[in-house]
Amino acid sequence: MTLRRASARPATTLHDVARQAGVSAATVSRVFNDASLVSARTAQSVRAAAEALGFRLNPMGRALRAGQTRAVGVLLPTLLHPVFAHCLGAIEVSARAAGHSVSFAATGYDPQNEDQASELLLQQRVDGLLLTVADAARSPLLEKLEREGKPFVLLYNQPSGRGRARARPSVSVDNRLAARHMVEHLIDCGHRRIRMVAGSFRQSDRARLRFNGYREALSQRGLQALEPLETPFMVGDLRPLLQDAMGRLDAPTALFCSSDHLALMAMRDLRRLGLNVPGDVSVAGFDGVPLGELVNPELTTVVQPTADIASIGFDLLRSLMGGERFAGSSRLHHTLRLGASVAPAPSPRSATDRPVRAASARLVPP
Amino acid sequence: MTLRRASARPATTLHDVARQAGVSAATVSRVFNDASLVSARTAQSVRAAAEALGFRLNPMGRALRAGQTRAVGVLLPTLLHPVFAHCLGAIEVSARAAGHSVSFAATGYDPQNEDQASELLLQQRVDGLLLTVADAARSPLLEKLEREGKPFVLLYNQPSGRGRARARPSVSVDNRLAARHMVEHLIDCGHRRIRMVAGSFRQSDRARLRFNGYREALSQRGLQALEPLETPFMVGDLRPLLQDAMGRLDAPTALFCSSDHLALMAMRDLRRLGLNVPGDVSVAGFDGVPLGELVNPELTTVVQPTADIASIGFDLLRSLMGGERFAGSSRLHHTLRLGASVAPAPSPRSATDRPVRAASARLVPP
DNA sequence: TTGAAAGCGCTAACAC
DNA sequence: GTGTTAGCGCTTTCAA
Repeated sequence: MTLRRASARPATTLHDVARQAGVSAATVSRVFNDASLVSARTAQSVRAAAEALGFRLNPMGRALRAGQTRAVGVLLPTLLHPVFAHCLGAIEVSARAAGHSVSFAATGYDPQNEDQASELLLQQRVDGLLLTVADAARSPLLEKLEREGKPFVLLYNQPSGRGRARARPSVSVDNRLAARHMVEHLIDCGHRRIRMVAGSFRQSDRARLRFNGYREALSQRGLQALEPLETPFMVGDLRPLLQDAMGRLDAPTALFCSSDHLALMAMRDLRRLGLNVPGDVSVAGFDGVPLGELVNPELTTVVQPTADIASIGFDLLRSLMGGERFAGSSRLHHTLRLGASVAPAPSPRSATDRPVRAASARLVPP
Repeated sequence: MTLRRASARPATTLHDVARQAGVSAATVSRVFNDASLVSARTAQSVRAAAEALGFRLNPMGRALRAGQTRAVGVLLPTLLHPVFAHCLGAIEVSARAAGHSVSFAATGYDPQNEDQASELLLQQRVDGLLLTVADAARSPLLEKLEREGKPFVLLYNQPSGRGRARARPSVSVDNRLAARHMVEHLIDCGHRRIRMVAGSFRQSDRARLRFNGYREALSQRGLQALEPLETPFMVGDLRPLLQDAMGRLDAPTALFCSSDHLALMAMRDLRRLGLNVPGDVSVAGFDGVPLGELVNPELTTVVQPTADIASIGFDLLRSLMGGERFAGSSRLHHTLRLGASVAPAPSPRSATDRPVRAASARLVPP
């Protein structure tokens, strides 16, 4: 086996272009950075030379000299959850339009891993970061970034707590309020025993906020909040959890899940346990991934505007990287998407109502 | 608004570490590149100094000097399709383990866009590329890469045709064979009128190969292949397509879709048209994304080993980047995953069966 | 085993 | 408007 590197001709450089165009390297650089510094005629001939030679401006040389990479780092829990995959895709679009590149790393929902994964991005010398952390209120990573003066914008995380941490730039919905709206909807549908299925609180401050919204909705209507069913993310089977929760006499009539992914898993595993959604139990999610419309019954969920979260987050980061002190936070609107995964609850009057309920079921438009 | 850049202290450099450790920059460099060139004692003190100063080796300086970036480019159609999101996630894992970074770009399934998106990666000076193109047999992009001597490995694309193009390194399943197996399974279930729903052939050579497998299976059993239902990727509603196909007297009893995403969309849109899966029509997919197990009925599909495609692809690329001439292609095994989206066909005995079946069609709640 | 020196491709300060 | 020069952080001869 030959061990020569495949005909790797040395790439064309700025100097090659300069020579070809009969100008200095500085002039070529100006053409690509601020063409107004150069006469139209010169710029023209430089571009022609660059074109002819297939010149690509080398971002390493530029970054080294200019002290900025024009790259943003993106740190997200996992691409296995569509909401983050969509988000990354949308960030890439914004970044490309602005002439920035994107470096990505996944944490696998492991707070321990956040530091290591971020080091990868910091080593790449990204100019700033867009990130979702497990717990923004106590995140060594965020403190490190602040110590190093590296701009960042939180996505999905919603700074709470007191002091400086609350003022961190972020783009999210109002998680507490959104959850409250969804649970109120479930109550409006007649549900009284509503239980939350949540990703582990340690791995997600969003799940905690959403649980607060859940409690708020129930207590405001004089109903009793139940213990949340906490499950680690990245777990594949909810049957043990659900079997226990649904096998009791006071089983919930509705499950509010802290993400669409959990909701979809719950629906599958309820089905596998022989339970019908929404006949035996209603299920609601949170995220609003397009996928929710593909399942049967279609998922009732809180829609987060993921594309906006990405693009507004990127714009915010840009202004921070441009030197703005604090570019502010965005609290974006959520909406509810109603699908057939939620149906009216059985009348609470007597246990024998159960069969009757189906007849009175109001079908929610998809 | 203050316009100073946030306290961006200049980062620690190799020289800082060298000074702190009382050695030369060259020695520090050696510690991080090949510690065996340095005495254990020196290495130790260099590491200590680096640790104390929070030193991160700057990959730009290194890349500029060494002529390689230790970065790989990944070019995929879209992160909106879970199979590619998973693939990118898996590539990132392999790359990180090998000390490489990943640059990503999406083509949006647009062959026109492949060139522009790849330029982004080439400008980043990636050492090699992992990519899925619309049509590997006639791809200006691949020819450009070969002209420039830039190593690449195709993922999912399965080089066919003649000559050099056939010898391109790639990792995929045998698309034709896999499709044939699935269609044979449908035939074994009693289906005789099987129609393919395919992403547009212009956008996907995989879809074409799978159609060939479809035809092969049918002709081998003496059945007639039908015109494929071609639809652009990234389209959101298959109802027009399906309504037309299913509204005829000789409507298919099974649909074989060229991807899970299409299959899931088809199932949703059939449902919206009032048709039952698998009661009125069976549906099979291709990809094997975990999502297929979340829908109801669970999707029958061809499973591609996406994690293996990613990791084997990366290893292949590594050996190419290391200078191997042609590291070979991998044809990986597919498997069938059987779900309830496929059911036995209605008895083919008499045409008068049809109205009966329709009458018995249970309407799915919206 | 270590150090000195040159230079990868680029931009910015300064000169003209 | 344009050129000259210096140097960003690193690796790699070459010499010691």
